[in-house]
Amino acid sequence: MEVTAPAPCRPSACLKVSQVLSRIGDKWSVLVIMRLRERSCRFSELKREVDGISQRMLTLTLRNLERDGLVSRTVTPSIPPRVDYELTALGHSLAEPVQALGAWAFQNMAQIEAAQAHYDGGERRP
Amino acid sequence: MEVTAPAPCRPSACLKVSQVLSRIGDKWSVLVIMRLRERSCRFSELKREVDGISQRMLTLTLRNLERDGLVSRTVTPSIPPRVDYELTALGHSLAEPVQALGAWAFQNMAQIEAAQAHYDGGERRP
DNA sequence: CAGTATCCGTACGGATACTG
DNA sequence: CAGTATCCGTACGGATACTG
Repeated sequence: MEVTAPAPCRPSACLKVSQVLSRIGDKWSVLVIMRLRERSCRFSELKREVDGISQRMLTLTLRNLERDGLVSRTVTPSIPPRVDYELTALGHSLAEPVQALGAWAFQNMAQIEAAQAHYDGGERRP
Repeated sequence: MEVTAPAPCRPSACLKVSQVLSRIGDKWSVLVIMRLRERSCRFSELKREVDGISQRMLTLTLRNLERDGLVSRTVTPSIPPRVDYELTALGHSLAEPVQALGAWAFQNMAQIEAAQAHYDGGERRP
């Protein structure tokens, strides 16, 4: 697999690309995607394992991901009800570049923190 | 260059990774980074070329990127003053995975829009 | 269990005016 | 030119209570 596609950035296309990226940018989507990457998951499992997410936000995040075709929702009508979420093929393909970005963040975390400390240390105004 | 680093996701690390990603997630950082990827740029050029950004937001975005060590700021004391921004090595290294994500977004834009249209079409409540 | 409905604070970001 | 300072609306997201 090549790292092709010079990613055109004509304003028109760029706008839509931005919209797609804003989904990645929201507070929880990436965490949910990364969690679902390992295996499909029930609602309550996600709630437990995606650290700090509220019920409301988990629902909203999953609905948006479902709407974008990144996650599929499977209801098993039982008592109590059971709902499983899993990444679609599209979702899995997104997980790859997201993962790359996560790896970058992890690898360069220390350097970023150092830069921040240095920046904050050069006190502009006491 | 290998695509190593399985990106650990222990809660502790994940939190910091999330913080780094939230910078990517904000409304303008990615656009500015992509613009600076081509070549360094003056403040006013960025304002003109990053479509729709306000003066205030451009300043804030650049300050944050500078603080993270992703962008460097060079002042030329002349009249009128001249300030150039360019990606640091760290900034360039970030641009790669960001670019990959952008390419993904571009390639799958149509599929996402189709999924949205389908989702919205299955009207749950009229 | 897997949600929905309300309420409510705050952070984000735009518009505008001013400045070294 | 390259900013800073203010003001101000809205969207995001948390807490809480309720439900099929």
